[in-house]
Amino acid sequence: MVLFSKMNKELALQEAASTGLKTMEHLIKLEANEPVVQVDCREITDFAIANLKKANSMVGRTGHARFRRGPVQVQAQNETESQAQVYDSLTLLSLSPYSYMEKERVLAPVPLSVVALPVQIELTFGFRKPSVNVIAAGVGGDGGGAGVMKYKYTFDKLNKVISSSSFHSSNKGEGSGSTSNFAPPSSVSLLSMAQVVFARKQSSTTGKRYRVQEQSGMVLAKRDECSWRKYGQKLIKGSPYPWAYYKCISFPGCLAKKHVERAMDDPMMLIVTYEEEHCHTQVAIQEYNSLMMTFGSAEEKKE
DNA sequence: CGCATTTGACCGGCGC
DNA sequence: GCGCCGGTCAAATGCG
Repeated sequence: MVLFSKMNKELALQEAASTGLKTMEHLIKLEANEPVVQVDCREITDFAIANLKKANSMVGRTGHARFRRGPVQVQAQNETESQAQVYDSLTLLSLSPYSYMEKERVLAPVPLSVVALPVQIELTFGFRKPSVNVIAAGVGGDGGGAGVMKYKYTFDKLNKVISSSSFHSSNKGEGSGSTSNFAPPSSVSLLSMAQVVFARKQSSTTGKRYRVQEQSGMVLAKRDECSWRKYGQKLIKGSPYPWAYYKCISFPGCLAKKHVERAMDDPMMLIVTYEEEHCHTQVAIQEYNSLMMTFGSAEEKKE
C-alpha cells in the first residue's frame, strides 16, 4: 500500500516535471521559429510554471535565500503588458538565474532564441536544486574559483551559440583601448545573452562616481578569469534595473570591484563599471606565492 | 563546514 | 540639520 502510494507520487512528480519541461521546450521552439510573429506566450508559460512548481513542491524544495521572492515590481499600467513583462524579466536577468525563477515568470517576448539555446543544451534534471538550476547547472553559475573551468567551457559553447545567431551582428569587440577586465557575475548564463559594455574608471568631478566609457565588447569575451563575489544589490533611483555589486576574490587583498547595471535605453546592454585595479598581476601573484612559501615553511618549523 | 547569494539595515556623502 | 541616495555590511539560508 505504501509502495503503491509512493509509486503514484513518483509518477505524479515525473508527469508534472515532464509536462513543465515539455511546455517550456515548446515555448522555446515557438519563439525560436517565429521570432517575428507575436505570440501570446503567457498562458503557455503559466502552464509550464505551474507544472514545474508542482514538481518542485513534490520534492519539498521550497528553498530559501536562493529561491526567495524579490521585491514586487510595479508595472506600468498601460505600457503594453508584454513589454512591461520583458522589462521585468530583464530586471530579473540582471539578478541571478534563481531570482529569475523566483518571480515565477518566464521570458515571454524576449529573444528566446538566444536565451533558450543554452537551456536546451544544458538541460538536466536535478531535483536537488530549484528547477531554474536547469539553466545554471552547466553554466558555471557560481562565481567562485572552482567554477572557472566550467565557465570557460560553457563560454566557448555559448560563444558558438551566439555566433550562430543573429545576435552576433554588430559586436566586433572594439575594446582594445580598455584595460578593464570582465568576468561574468554569477548570472553568467543569462549575461551571455546581452551585449556587454565595458566601462572604464574615469574620474569625475566628485571622484565618487565614474563616467562610463562605452565600448562595444565581445559578447563572450574572456577578458578576465577573476572570481567575483556579489556583495550587494541596489535599486538605483531612475533606473528600473537594480545594480549588482561585486568584489574580486581571486586574490587576497585585491580591491577590485565592479558593478553591473543594465542600460536603460537598451536593456540588452549591460554596463560594467570597474573600480580599483586588480592587484594580482602575474608578478604580484608570484611574489605572494614565494612569500607564502617562506612564511609557511617557517610556521611549519615552529610546530 | 565553508562558501555563495539574497536582501534589509546601516552608514556616510551630498544637496537643499 | 535633515532627508535622500548610493554603497556596504551582515544575518539568514541553501548547496556541495
